[in-house]
Amino acid sequence: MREVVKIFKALSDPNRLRIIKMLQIRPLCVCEITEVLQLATSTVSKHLSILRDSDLILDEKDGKWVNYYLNHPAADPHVSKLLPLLEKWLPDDAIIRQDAEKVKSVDRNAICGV
Amino acid sequence: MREVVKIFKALSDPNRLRIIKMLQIRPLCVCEITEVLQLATSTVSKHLSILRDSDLILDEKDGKWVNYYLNHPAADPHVSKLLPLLEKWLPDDAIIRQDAEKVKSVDRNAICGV
DNA sequence: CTTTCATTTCGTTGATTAGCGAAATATATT
DNA sequence: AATATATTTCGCTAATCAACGAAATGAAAG
Repeated sequence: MREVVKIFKALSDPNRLRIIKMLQIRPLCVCEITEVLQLATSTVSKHLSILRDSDLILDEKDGKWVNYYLNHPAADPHVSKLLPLLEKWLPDDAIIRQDAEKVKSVDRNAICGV
Repeated sequence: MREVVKIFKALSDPNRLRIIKMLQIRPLCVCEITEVLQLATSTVSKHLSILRDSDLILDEKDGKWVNYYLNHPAADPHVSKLLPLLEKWLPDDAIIRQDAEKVKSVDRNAICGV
């Protein structure tokens, strides 16, 4: 039960939901997510840590960056059911739409210097 | 988005999850849930209020008692997807199983005096 | 009408959590 | 090897939340 509670807890913060919706579009690094959410880098890192510890996302080193992406298909049976649901949810939410637009153009090379 | 966050928040407490699982068996009143969970009545009432405000459950006056039951089928599209999922989850969890046994025999007439 | 009773609401407390800046870390770059 | 960089971790603060007992509420029972 602790695992299920953990997953729901991870999903019960608006910014973490936004991150999930952003990662549905493409994998992103911390600085890109930071740019879109307009939070401190440390805050974003903490949120990502919570999502990773709930098995909702995975990370992968990519040169200077760490890419985060959805854990789909997931080994965890609960995550494997929730992520497809979340894919269909909130398509018309204004904030989610704005984030999506930004995700299309946000560029780690521009943010972090050439 | 606020609504989705609200639902996940409602589901992110172990006792509230237990309540949901109990209500999958049959409708229950506050004193019956209180008996099973071994919490203060005020705490149970508060939990039920959170679940009702998230559209996960409904209430109905029944003589001296207020019955609470799952909001299924739900008008809310998110709840209508999550409740069937939760029906299948945690079938082997020890605490959930113990609660289920107690739900079978808990009796409001015995708890609240004849 | 009065008393009883199940539930809800309120106020308090200690625990948890989201946000931030600073410090530390792990590498990539020079 | 030294420097730069993206990220993570740490420490702190203010806000939020679960638990409880007390008080209030809305009927049901007598």
